[in-house]
Amino acid sequence: MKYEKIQAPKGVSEYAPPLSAAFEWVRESLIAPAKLAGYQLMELPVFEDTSLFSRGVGESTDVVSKEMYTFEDRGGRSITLRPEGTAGVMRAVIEKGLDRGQLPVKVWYSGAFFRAERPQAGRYRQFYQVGIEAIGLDDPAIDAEVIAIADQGFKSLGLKNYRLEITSLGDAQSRAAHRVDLLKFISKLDLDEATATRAAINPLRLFDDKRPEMKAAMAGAPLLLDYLSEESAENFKAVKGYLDQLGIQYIVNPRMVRGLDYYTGTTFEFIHEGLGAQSGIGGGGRYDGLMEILGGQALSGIGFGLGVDRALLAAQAEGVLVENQFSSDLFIIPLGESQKSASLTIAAKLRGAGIRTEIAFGDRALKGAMKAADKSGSRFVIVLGDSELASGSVELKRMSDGSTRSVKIDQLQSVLFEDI
RNA sequence: GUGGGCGUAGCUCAGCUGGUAGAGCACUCGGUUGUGGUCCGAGAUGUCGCGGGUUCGAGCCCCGUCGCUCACCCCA
Repeated sequence: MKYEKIQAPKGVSEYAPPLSAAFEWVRESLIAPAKLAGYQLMELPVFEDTSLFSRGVGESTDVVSKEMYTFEDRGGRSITLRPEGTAGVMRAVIEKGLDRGQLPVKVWYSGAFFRAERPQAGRYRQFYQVGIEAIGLDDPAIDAEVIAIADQGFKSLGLKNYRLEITSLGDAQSRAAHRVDLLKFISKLDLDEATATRAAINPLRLFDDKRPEMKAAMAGAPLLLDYLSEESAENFKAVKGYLDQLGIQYIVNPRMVRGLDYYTGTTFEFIHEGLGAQSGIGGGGRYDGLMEILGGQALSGIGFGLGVDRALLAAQAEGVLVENQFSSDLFIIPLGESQKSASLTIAAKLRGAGIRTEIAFGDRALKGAMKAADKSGSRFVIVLGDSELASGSVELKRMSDGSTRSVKIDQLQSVLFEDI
């Protein structure tokens, strides 16, 4: 009876050895600067009540209107696999009452996110992001810090060929003023139905249209950056000043539109050339009304999400991935049943002392076991046979030069410590 | 959702104008007793993505379908 193979669902990103080590390195490197800055872990469910995203992320976004994995659970509730991280963090902060404590609330997260799109290079249906949120503080300095933390993450991977684009979406007053003129401008355009619908919900979204005819049509559109209130303009200027001071290069892109509706004020994107069509490796911004519309206090926040999969692709494209494969310190080759049993005890003890130890299982011939030891990259090998068990000492072989020395089994630990 | 490219061994691929499958790498074993890397030898592994059609005969041609991939849209 032959069974059919079962494949992974379409478009998921997954990492098996040896690439998984690189993935882990990228993920941990990206979030390390946030931990150093006092952000604490928020571990959240991957599924949420659907209305969290429809209300929080925005009905006009593609993410909500056509890319969500939504299903009904056994209790008849509408559930959605999280397409992004911020809304879930807000929900949890409100639910746990963290916003009632000391502000800002500074948290980080890491995990899988889901969007039902056609897969493509760097775009998956299940993908990985790390992110941070700083909630409850309106200060351009924290905007700059959040951007700097993201930038530091990418820099720590050794990435160079990326750029940071920033803009400001202003406060409610700025957007209202701009919206009037923008709608006036748009009303003169000849839009197809889908675009008109999107424009009606969020006219800014038209700046996001990549079609040449739309780009041309929008070329003369009024820019939000020119409508910033005095306060918003001051804020944006301050953010830029802090970034200058930190030596972080950026490009002001007044036409930038984020894919999620909740952004206000400072917004930013990190873009890497060399990934193919999907060039965004991270982005984020401030969100003034989000917490309130999710039923919490009217606190502002700022955060980012960084694409782990894309950062890994970027690191590969730039050739900065470090070889990071596991290799053990000691490889034990037992030659019989009682030796195998003894090697389990020896290995357990050594591992308890932090020495990376592997055992050649499977009763292979010695030559084959030595080959396996060699390929594993282990630094030392011992062969455990009758005479070794009887005498209590083994020949400790250093694989790099083939040299051996006689060592008592109960002294392996201290000898290996000196040599590692 | 729309379009292009591609599906042959674990991997990378070859396979002529149709004549019922191959290489390299990897893997296992061996090259006299219990010591790796090199070398030599041997071996295992494929419903040629799947279904149908044309044909005496299909990996190759035709249709369909599924999958992968790249791009559009959009985004991390």
